[in-house]
Amino acid sequence: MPELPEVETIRLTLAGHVIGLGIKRVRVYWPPALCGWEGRDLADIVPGQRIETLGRRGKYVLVNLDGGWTLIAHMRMTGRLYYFPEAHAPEKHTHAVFELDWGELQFTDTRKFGRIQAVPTARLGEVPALRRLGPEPLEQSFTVQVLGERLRPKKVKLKAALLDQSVLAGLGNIYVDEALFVAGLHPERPAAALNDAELVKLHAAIQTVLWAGIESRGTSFRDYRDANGEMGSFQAKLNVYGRAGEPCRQCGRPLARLQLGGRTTVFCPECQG
DNA sequence: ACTAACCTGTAA
DNA sequence: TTACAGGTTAGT
Repeated sequence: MPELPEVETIRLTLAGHVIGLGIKRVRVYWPPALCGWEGRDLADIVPGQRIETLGRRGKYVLVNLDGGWTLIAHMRMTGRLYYFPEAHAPEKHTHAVFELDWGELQFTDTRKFGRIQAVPTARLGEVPALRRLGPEPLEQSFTVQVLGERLRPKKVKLKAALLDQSVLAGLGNIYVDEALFVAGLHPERPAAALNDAELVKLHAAIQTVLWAGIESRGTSFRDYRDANGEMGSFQAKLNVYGRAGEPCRQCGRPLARLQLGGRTTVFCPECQG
């Protein structure tokens, strides 16, 4: 579910509550959601450590602890990280509860795809999932030239390349479709074949769409909530995602749907050349 | 480059 | 009953 803007919003809303708090205990309701390190259980590793900072890499939330460990959380499709200022009865799909000095952090995930992993901070660089990630699209260092270099060697269609986290970190099905619409590019264009003017447009579109998503506190199309349980509002501003058959906001013609790499893709055949 | 797998819930 | 859902990985 959450893509970069949603994960960033989770990070920001969580930071307001948990920075500086110690973890007293972890209650586990569905053990596969938690991954330990070299045979040690996460629930045995983190108690006694204090939450120092919260970071993000692509769609991962990084919880930096002062005892030399970092928690890496990925929500996949339906994962949620909730903060409650007081003890709160776990819900049907709550898999772990982190009891803090004040309040608690709950990890809830209906579809059970999400995971939280404990890793020694000094060895974060060894985690395959993080190693694979491409550049952060909102950082200064992500230039038009970098985008071009990432796309040029790819033999897949533009949509597939942008969904690939090793090309760029953080885009998912919603924001790829939205960025392609804003850039006026057809999702089936070969990724390697964009000219300079098109790269400039795509680069700007990716950043515009991601910043707008963050500004709206994410897209709550269905399941997404921030750490306070609040919905985002970007769903009201979507141009194409979830709008197949509806009129294009730019030209009025009906939006088309396509199946690309197993993912539904919506675009405007008129505006996206 | 596609498909299945991992899961549950909801809508058609 | 079936199709589909914001993700990722492994195996064809």
